[in-house]
Amino acid sequence: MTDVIRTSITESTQKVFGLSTEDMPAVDIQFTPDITMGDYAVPIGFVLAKKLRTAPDRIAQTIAQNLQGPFRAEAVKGYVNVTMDDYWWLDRLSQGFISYPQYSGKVLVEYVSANPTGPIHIGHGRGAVVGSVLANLLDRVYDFADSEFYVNDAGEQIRKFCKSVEIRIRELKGEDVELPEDAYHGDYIVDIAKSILDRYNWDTLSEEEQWNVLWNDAVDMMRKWHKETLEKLSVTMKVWTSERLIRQEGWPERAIQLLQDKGYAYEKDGALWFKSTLLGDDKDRVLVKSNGEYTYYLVDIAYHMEKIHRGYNVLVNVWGADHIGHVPRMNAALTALGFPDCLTVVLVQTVRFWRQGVAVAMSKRKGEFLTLDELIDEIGKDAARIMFITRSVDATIDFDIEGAKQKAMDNPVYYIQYACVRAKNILTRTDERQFGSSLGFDPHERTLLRLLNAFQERMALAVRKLDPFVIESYAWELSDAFHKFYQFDRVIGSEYENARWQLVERFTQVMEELFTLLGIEKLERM
RNA sequence: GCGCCCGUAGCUCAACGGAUAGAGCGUCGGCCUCCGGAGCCGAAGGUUGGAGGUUCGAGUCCUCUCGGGCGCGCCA
Repeated sequence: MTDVIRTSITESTQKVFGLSTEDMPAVDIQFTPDITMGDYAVPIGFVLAKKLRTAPDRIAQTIAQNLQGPFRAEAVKGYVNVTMDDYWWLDRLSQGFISYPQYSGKVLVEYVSANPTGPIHIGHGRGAVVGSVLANLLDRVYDFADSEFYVNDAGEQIRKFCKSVEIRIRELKGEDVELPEDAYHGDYIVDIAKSILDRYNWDTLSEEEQWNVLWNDAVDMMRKWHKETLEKLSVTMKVWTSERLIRQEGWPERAIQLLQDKGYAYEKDGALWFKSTLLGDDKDRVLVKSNGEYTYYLVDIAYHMEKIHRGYNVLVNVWGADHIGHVPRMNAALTALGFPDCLTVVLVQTVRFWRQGVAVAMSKRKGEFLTLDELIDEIGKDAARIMFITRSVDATIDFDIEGAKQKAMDNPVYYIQYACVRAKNILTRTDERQFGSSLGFDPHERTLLRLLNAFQERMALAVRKLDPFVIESYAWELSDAFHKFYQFDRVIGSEYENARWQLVERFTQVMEELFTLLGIEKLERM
């Protein structure tokens, strides 16, 4: 919301230097490094120096002298520094700051998508939080955005999982059976086995019926568990899509047909291949194995086809960085199917966990992991959520579990929430406030004002980078500015009470909006 | 060997190609008769892994190089 500066600079520059619209470079408006230098800085002199063959400081000076607008302008080196008039800020305050860039598109954010063969562990947590914040954000920016969990309830891992439950059932019934090395060893398998024995008269079931129970009930229990865990983390999925259904509804066959029709499929060595090298992949990929089974890749292509069929045209997938190799393949497939550029994969780097300097092994088979449930129980939902997004998705997180528990109070979430609590406290205490007439914003107030005023462009940046970290750091910066304002500027009883009260109110509104995006609680007291 | 991510303060990490590279944690020293001290102020701490290049300007872009992570199946 700095269009007034951009317009003014553009007009003035064109007039003074006789530049046409095409000759006019993009006007970049940034924060001054120090608020005492002004609210905004425009490095226009540097940009035009070559074209005009004039020194940057001369250009900036000339432009600054000829600027017209609700601000004071001053040239420093090649910069034009701009300080907005107090009444302009007051006007911005009365309008409010929450507005989003608007794009057209129906968005589906797919994330977590853990196999229903074990509990959700903290490694999944990062993707869960990143995905949910992105869905919240994109829902405000696009036509709408839905969250989806893809349940891999078909395939080899599930078969192994069911087998593991079955062995535990037999064990519970007194049989002397041994759990194979490659089976799932976690205690939860025993719990599921017990629960199934509670519900069914196991021995009276035929072998086929038994397998159906495992295949349906055991998997369903895992899915419910996943849902509960995610909801404890304020992660709500709108859609749970079953891989089995994708297969049953014939999507893989449709995908094969389409790829064949478009000339992207060929047979070799008894298998059906996708000519993905035509579309940027480094080698061709198998769609149907020589034994007739579909590859996971084919089913995934089919799944994405089905997403598009449901009407989504902006697909966002949040994947762990270990799936990097899958990205070019997926893009190649969607391009082949006629939907280029519709998928964006957000790669979330790994979270490595340490306990007293030793890396914590995360093995699902052996049942060794810290579950997300345990983490949430230990440090709380809000602290857990923030933990995963105080780093950009590109950065690996090194996370000391013991340290995090001990120093839970150092979590930035409390800094943010505390700022909001302080602000609300002022608002609730000033029911019969005086409407003072004094006007004039000091550096602490201006720092807060220009940050609030950056709401829309910060959200645009978050969308561009598809990174919740942008939102979290914005919330942190706002809180930082607020704490400093709070420390130095008294609101209640001040001669500036009216303007300051509005500032506090707008701050609270923006923060609550950010809390909603981030999925953390708005507190009245702490 | 190839592809992607990362390398910045003691540690964990920021910084749309812009001014004096910033926070948190840790260390040291200050601030409540005053809207909540879960806060604020200050000090110490840096050759942005290294070498070239691009340009008015490089932590950021390009090339090379060193170090760490992940991935390179008719697995999922």
